[in-house]
Parts: sequence; C-alpha cells; structure tokens
Amino acid sequence: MFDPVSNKIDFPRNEEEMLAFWDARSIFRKSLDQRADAEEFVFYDGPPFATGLPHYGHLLAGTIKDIVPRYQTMRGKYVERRFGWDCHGLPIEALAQDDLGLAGTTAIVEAGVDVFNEKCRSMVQTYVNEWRKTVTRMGRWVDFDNDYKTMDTDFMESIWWVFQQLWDKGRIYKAHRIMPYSWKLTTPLSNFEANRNYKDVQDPAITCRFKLKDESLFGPNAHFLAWTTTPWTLPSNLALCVGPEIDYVAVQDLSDDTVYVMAEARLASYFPKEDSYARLKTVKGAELAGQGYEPLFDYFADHENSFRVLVDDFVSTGDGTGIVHMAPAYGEDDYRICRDADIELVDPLDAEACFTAKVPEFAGQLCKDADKGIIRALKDAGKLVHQSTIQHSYPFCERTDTPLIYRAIEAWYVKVDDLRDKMQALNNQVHWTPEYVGSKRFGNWLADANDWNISRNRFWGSCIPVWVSEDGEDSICMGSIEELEKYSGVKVDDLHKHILDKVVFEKDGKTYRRTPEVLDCWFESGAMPYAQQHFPFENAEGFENRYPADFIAEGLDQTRGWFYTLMVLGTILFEKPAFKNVVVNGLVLAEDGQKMSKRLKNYPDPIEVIDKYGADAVRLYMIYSPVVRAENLAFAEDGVKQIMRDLLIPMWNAYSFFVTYANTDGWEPRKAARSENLLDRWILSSLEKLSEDVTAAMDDYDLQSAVRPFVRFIEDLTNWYIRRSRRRFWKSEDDDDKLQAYDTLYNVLLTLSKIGAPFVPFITESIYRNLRTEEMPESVHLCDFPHFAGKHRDPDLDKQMAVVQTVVQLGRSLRSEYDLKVRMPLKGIHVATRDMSLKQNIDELKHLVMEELNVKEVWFGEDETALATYSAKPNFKTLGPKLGKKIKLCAASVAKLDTDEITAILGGDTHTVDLDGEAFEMSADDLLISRNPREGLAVASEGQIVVALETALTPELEQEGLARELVSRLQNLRKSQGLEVSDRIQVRFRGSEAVQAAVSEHREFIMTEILALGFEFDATLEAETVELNGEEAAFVIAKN
RNA sequence: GGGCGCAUAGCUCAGUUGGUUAGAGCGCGUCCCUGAUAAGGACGAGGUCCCAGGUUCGAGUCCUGGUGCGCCCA
Repeated sequence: MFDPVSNKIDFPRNEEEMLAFWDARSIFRKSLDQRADAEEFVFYDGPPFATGLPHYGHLLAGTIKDIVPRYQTMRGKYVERRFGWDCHGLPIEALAQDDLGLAGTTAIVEAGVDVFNEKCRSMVQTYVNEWRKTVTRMGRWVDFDNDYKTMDTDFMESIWWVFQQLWDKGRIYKAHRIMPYSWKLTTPLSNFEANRNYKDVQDPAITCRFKLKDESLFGPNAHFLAWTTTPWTLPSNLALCVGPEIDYVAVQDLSDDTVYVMAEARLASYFPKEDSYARLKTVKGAELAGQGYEPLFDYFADHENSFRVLVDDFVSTGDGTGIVHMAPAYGEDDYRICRDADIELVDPLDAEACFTAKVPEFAGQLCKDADKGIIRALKDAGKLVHQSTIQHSYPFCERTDTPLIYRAIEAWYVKVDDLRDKMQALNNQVHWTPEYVGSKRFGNWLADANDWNISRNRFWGSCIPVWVSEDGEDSICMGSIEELEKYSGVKVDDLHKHILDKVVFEKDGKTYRRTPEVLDCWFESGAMPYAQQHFPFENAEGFENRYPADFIAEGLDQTRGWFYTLMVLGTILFEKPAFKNVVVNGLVLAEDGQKMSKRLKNYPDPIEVIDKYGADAVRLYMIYSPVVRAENLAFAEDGVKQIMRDLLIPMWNAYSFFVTYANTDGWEPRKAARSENLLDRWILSSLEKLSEDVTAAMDDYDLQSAVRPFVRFIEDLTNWYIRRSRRRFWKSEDDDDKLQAYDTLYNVLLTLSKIGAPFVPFITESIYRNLRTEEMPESVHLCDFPHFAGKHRDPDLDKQMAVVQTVVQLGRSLRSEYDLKVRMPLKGIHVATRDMSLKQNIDELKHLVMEELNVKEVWFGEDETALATYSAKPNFKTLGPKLGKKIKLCAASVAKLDTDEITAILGGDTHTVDLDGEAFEMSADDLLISRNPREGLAVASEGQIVVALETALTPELEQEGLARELVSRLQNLRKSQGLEVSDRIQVRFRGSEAVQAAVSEHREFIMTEILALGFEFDATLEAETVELNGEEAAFVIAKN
C-alpha cells in the first residue's frame, strides 16, 4: 500500500515536510558521502555581501547553483558546495558608520580604527541567519556549516600569498588615480558612491588665454583659448590638449589685433559677428603638438616637460574652445595624457582641499572658494577672455552634501594591460551560457582591460601586506603570517588593519611601517578559489583537481566583477581560466519592468511568494524563462501561479490518480515484463525522449531548454496517456492489461520524479518517497539520473500517435462544428491519408480514436480525393536553390494544377514546366500539397490527414446517447453526494418512455459505469425532474 | 560617448542553415466535457514580427542606419 494521496495538495506545507525529512536524515550529507570516491565536479560559489536580506536575484542565482550540482550529483559526480560570504568593503563599513554615527574618515580615525573594525566584524553576520533560512527554504543544498568568510584569518593569509605572487612577478605598482573626493570627509569615494548624489548647480565657466611662445606660427601676439568650469584648477595647469583631427583656426581680433587659436567648430560661439575678426590660418590639431606657451601663473613655471600642447583623441568640440586645459591632479584624462607626456602632477591642495603654501596667494582657501579670487587675478592680468556661468549636474557627497572634487589619490595597481591577449585566449576555453556574453561582452572587456586598481583608502578589509621603510626607499611584501613574524618578531592571528598597523619593525637600521591601504574586496572574491581552501598553506596536494571550477553561475552584472577578477588572478597565477562553464543570469525586475525597489514596494516579498505557492513553483518559474540566458525577467506573481497550475498540479494529479487506484486494487510494485500495449509503449518512449532531451540540455548548461520538454511530457502524460488509459485502471478483473497499465504508470512516475528532481526537488521527493520500494535509496536525490540507452525509444510509434492525436482533434472540431456532443455516439469516421505508416498498429490505434471520439467505426483509406480537393504550391525550400529567379514562372504553373493532375503526380507522374524555353520536370517531392475539404461534407484536414465524420443519427445511436447522458448525470450525482469512486450504489428512477427504453436496452452498461447494484423504476419517485436530451427523468441514488 | 543585449498577439515567450498560411501557453468570448485534475476539449476574436533602407526569386530571420528599454563601462 502507498500512503493515500489527496488531489488537494498544499505545496508549501509539503515542502516544509520534505525539508524536515532532508534535515532529519542528513540527505544532503549522504548525497555527498555516496559520491566520496567519485570524480569531482568543482563548483565555486561567488560570495554575496550579507548586508541585507536575499532578494530575487539571489534566489535566481541560488536556484541555478542548486540545479546544476544536483544534476551532476545524480550523474555520479562528487559536488562540494561551500557557501561563501563577502565580509569586507564599503557596504558593511557604511552600516557600521551609521551604527556608530561616524560621518567620515576623520571621525573613524578619531573614534579608533580598532573600535570601527570590531564594529564591522560584529555586524557582518547580522543577516546570516535570515540568509540561511531563505536559501534553505528555496531548496538549495549548500554547506553553511563549512562556509568560507573573506574575513577569516586563513582566507586573508591566502590573500597575502596571492598578493605576494603578483608582487614577485613584478605586477604590483603604485600610481595615482583620479577619484571623487570629499573634502568634508577627507576621503576618496568610489565612483559608485559619487554617482548616487548628483545635483544641478551653477558653476563659473571661464575662458582664458595662453600666450604662444613660438611667434613664427601665428605672429607675435597669438594665444590659445581654453575653457574651464573649475577655475581653481588653473594654478595647477601644466599643459593644453588638442584633438589631432580637429581643425584649429587662428583669427585676428580686429578690435585689438590679438590673435586667438581655437577649434574652427567653436569659432562662431566666441566671435558671433563675422566682421569682428580676420581668419589667418587653419591647421590640424596634430600640427600644434609640442607648441610651448607661457604659464598662466608662475607657481610651477619651472616644472619639467610642461606648458606645451599635447594631442589626444578625447578632445571634442561639443563645448569650450576645442583646446582643453590640463591639470593632471584633477582630471582623469588630464592625468593619463600628462603621464604619457612625462609630466609629473602637482597637487597644491591639502586634505581639506585648501590651497597650500605652494600657491601662496590663495593659501588656506578652500579650492572652490578660491574660484573668485583666481578669476579676478586672471582678469587683472588680462588673461581672462570670457566669463559666464553654467548650469550642470555635479556629484555631491552623500553624507555631507558638499560638492565632490576629482583629484589624484595614490593607489596600488595590478598590471593587466599586457595580459589582454592571454586572457582572451584563456577565455576562449570557457563555455559561456549564453555564448555572446563570453565572446562579445566579456571578450570585449578583456580586449581593452586596464590595469586594476586594488587599493582602497579604507579600514575594514584585507590589508595590503607591504611594509615600507620610513624613507620610502624600500618595501617588503609579506606572503604569510610566518614571514611577518620573521621580520617583526610579532605573531599575529588577526590580519585586519587595526592589528597590523601596530606591527612596526627595524631592518638594516630603517623602520618599516605598513602601507595604510586595504585591498579592494573584489581582489578577495577573485582569489576565492585559493583562499577558500587556505591554499597553499593547506590543501596544496590535489589542488589541480579543484582548479579550475567546472561550473560557476552569477548575474550579468559580474562581467566587470567576479568573472573578471577570477580571470585576472587565474591568468597571472596559473595561466588557466578559473572556470570551465559559466551560466550568466539576467536581472530580475519588478512586474512593471522597473527595477525592484524597496521604496516603491513594486514587488511581492520573496518569502510570502514561497509560502503561497512553494519554492518549486518559484524555481521553475524563474528557470523556465529567458532570465537564465542573461535576459531580464519581469517577475510576475501570477506567472508563479501559472507554473504551479500548468506543471506542478497536473504532475501531482497524475500521481494522486495512480496511488488512488493502485491502493484500491492492492497493486504492488513488481518486476514486470515489457508491456505490449501501445499506449504504454508510447508513453515510455516519450519518457525516454524526455530524459535524453533533459540530459542534452543540462550537459550544455541550457537550463531553459532543459525545462521545456517537461511541459510537453506532462501534457502527454495527463491529457493523453492517463485520459486514454483510465478505463484500464477501472476494470474489475486483474487482467494482464490492467497490471501492465499499473507497471507503466508506476515506472513513468518514478522515473519522472528522478528526471525532475534537480529542478523541483520537493514535489519529486514527495512522489518518490511514496512510490519507492524498500531496496531503493531513501531519497530521490540519492538516485542516479535516468539513462535508458535507447531501450524504449520508438520514433515510428511517436509519429503514429501524433497522427491519432491529429485525427481526434479534427474529429472534435467537426463535432463542434456540427453541434454533435461527444456523448452522442456516431456511426464512424473516415480517415484518409497517403501516409499509411499507421497500418502496422492499426487496430489498436483505431480503438483509441473510437473511444476518444465516441464513434462506432474508423475507416482508414488512402484515397483522399473523395473527401478533399488538392491544390499545390512549389516547394520553395527545395526548388529555390535550383531555380533561383525562374521559380516565379514555376509557381504560376503549379498554382493552376487541379486535383486530378495532382493525383497523377502523387501517383508518380511528373509535371513539366516551361521555364523560358527550358523544360523543367517536377515530381511530387517538388510540390507542397494542401487538402481542401469538399463542400457539403463533414470533412476537416490538417497536413497530410483528411477526416470525414458520419454525422447521421439513427434511433439506435440516439438511444445510446440518451443512456450515456443518463450515466453522466448519475456520475455527477455520485460526485455531488460525496461518494468514493469505489462505492456501490442503488438507483431508483422515473422518466419518459424514451428514457425507460434506453435504460432497458443499456441496463448493464449503465450499471457497470456507475457501479450500481440495483436500478429500479419508480413512477412515483419524489425527486427533481431533469432534462436529458429533451426527455424528462428523475433519480435518487443511495450508497449500497 | 563606447561595448553588449533585447524589441514577435492584451500578457509571458517559441520561432532551427532565409522558403511563401508566424506559433504555444495564459487571459478574453461562445460552446462542450468531467469517475484523477485549483482541471480538460473545440471554436473564435486578437500581429505593420519597433521604424527606414538594402541584399535576395523569397526576410520575423542576413546587412546598414535609426528609435525605445536594459546591463556594463566612460
């Protein structure tokens, strides 16, 4: 006996029960232990920040990260799954700052880095329990107890090792980087932070002139014009920049004979009146390269290589003069271009962004406040040409609402740009899903990869393990705790900044202190393959078996993130990609296509959706969408419901149907001989096809394609196999056919539970648990993935059944058209098709049609022309390549063919077409023939099949129809009175003569159908009179 | 501004190497059926395949240029 199964199923509650079972019986553990000696399938989990609750993006990635390992486990692999936590970085620092009420860097330092870092440490795990709960509830199997955290000492020591590897390979260097900087917080911010608080503001916009030194070019009084919205950067001007292809014109101002040089495209903006100037000369920007000019101010007048014209493509003529003033400390392009021209930057601002003594006139003034004074000084010196203001959007500090400035910050870099080719070559070894993300998006990113800035002027992170001598001459990079101990004599067991910065040591008479920066937390996630196992301090042996990963999965937004950092470090350290297969998922948006926003509340709480429909439904909904191929998904709760109704409920009902009848009959699983029943053979063939299709898609990491075949199979199983097999389960005697039906449906459900297990782990477990026998594994997730090796495949049968389904569909369509309900038996249906592959199984196939359409006979024939006429078109696909343009002549000729001519061609004749004097012979293969039902007959056709329904009714048929109507009515009575399907009943009835006649003629049939033991006429019966096909009747039933 | 992607029925999406009637599910309307099913079936309405050019005998599909949306970067 199986446990009784209700067709009313509460999926969420059922899932909770399965979770409890997995937990109690340690099924996840067992699924690993069982494969302990098997080949390893290596999975790396990208660490999330746990600074908030998991959202749909996490659930999606988590589902993908669950399905593939479950599938591979069932395929016989050992798949370790360790959860990882990204503990460091700004998100957690921001939380700690809020909690401690610390506005900026200065405040943190004042409060003490130790206080701050310990606060961060204590807050990192705030949401861990919530994460664990939600991830587990989604059915994801992942090891939380053996997780890795980027703040673990082991992890951080491996980071040192990785850093030292780069150091030893000469890939680490220091340079400046232009970053958004908050003078109020005295700290640089990330671009990301700067992007979050733009305001529209008014700033000065001035144009000033720079006198050329070379008088031979445009005469003695020539000036370059440059435009800027940051006058305070002008004291630090060290160069001008022009675009190489831009035309520059020198014009003489007729009012004072001064000559100005600017982009021709900008001339009209500065000299709107054409009679106010005279054109002297036009040159390309490239020709101006190297021209010297007199500095605006003399603060840095002796600076090397400076005060000349540089050339770069970045210059545009969208605004300004087409000549750009360069202050390399305060602009990204400025910095890059000047560095390439060997111009050292100058930065005369202090930490609070006030001018230092290097610019004595403005010393002590905040840079922005100095704008006015600088403008006045330029005006007084006659160097200001034009002055106005501009309204534009400008980034502000989120915390203090002061404007940010861009300035050069010292930073550590990993040299990457010379690895572009190598990384691209390694990337070509990676299998990306979808393909284009790898070849295009990521490939293009690698093709112009820039050096990687890995340092952050922050507090809570892995430290850059470099100690620098006080004179700045020497640096020592530590690769392990032991090494640090060797130099310093200090043994540390915590590698965070507030501990390490206290480690100071002497060597060769110099004092060494640690460089203050911490590492970008992307460095840590990129180093996760090594650091999670404390490589090389532990687990050095067999490392090559755990690197690279066979599989990773993350969102599209990781192109620049984890995918990239994994690739960079893998390339430098091992010259191998860090992963072999990667599934890239898209973004989960709210139902309206907007981003999900906590503020707008435009999406339902994940937990609530799971509690309402179950995790299986949520998983399936997401996986069966293009979001697993990096496209966006507008998350619709109704879609989850739909999936439940379309797939999960039908699957459950099929199972519930089976258990109900198997229990009624006391059927037990048995070793069965192969069924010869056509439906059995067909559904097994379909099942095997399902398994093949799913396997192929999963081996290609195409999850959406893996799910798609389930839809068709569930449809075939419920609406054809079970629907057409129902009566086989009801027959009271235990004949072979009935047993075979049980054998088949049992095997189908058991196998289906295994094929579906990776995708919908709960419902499949529930089904499997009830169906399994003692000798089978206790969980579906401990089973092997079904593999048949072609045992049941029968493509001919698939095709025959498809024809039968088409015939039935056409028959139903005709019944509907002629208003003949299916309960009314009809004489028969004619099926005409030239494709007689059906013949092989014709008797059994015939019966399927007869039962489904309620007809007394099915006549198969090859002659379609009695039922339909033919018309033809050329088969463009085959003829197109042969005929080219002439196909049009051919089409006209073919269209004229009549039924007789086409019949002849189908019989083997050829049709000759005149193509511009050239005879072309066409055979049946060159034609696409369509069947058009003849007028006045109940005929329908689809493809190569034509059917005709015999619509005439006879008294016998009508009487039988009435009997069936009666059966239907009584069945509904049974149901409405809540009887069990196996309950026997007593019936009393009254009715018209026709009803009585139908009862006496079909008495046995009726009683069998409704399980009646007695069926008595009672002319005085008191019951509601009902109408059956226009006849009156009334019934009372009672349980026997 | 650059790279990449997406755009097909009211909604969610399929659509093979280009082949002549562009499909499915849901939703909607009408009818039918129900002895597993919160179900199932039939029929119907609903499309400028984002726009404009081009290649081709033939374009939802290939090419060019736009538009809108998204991600990443600047």
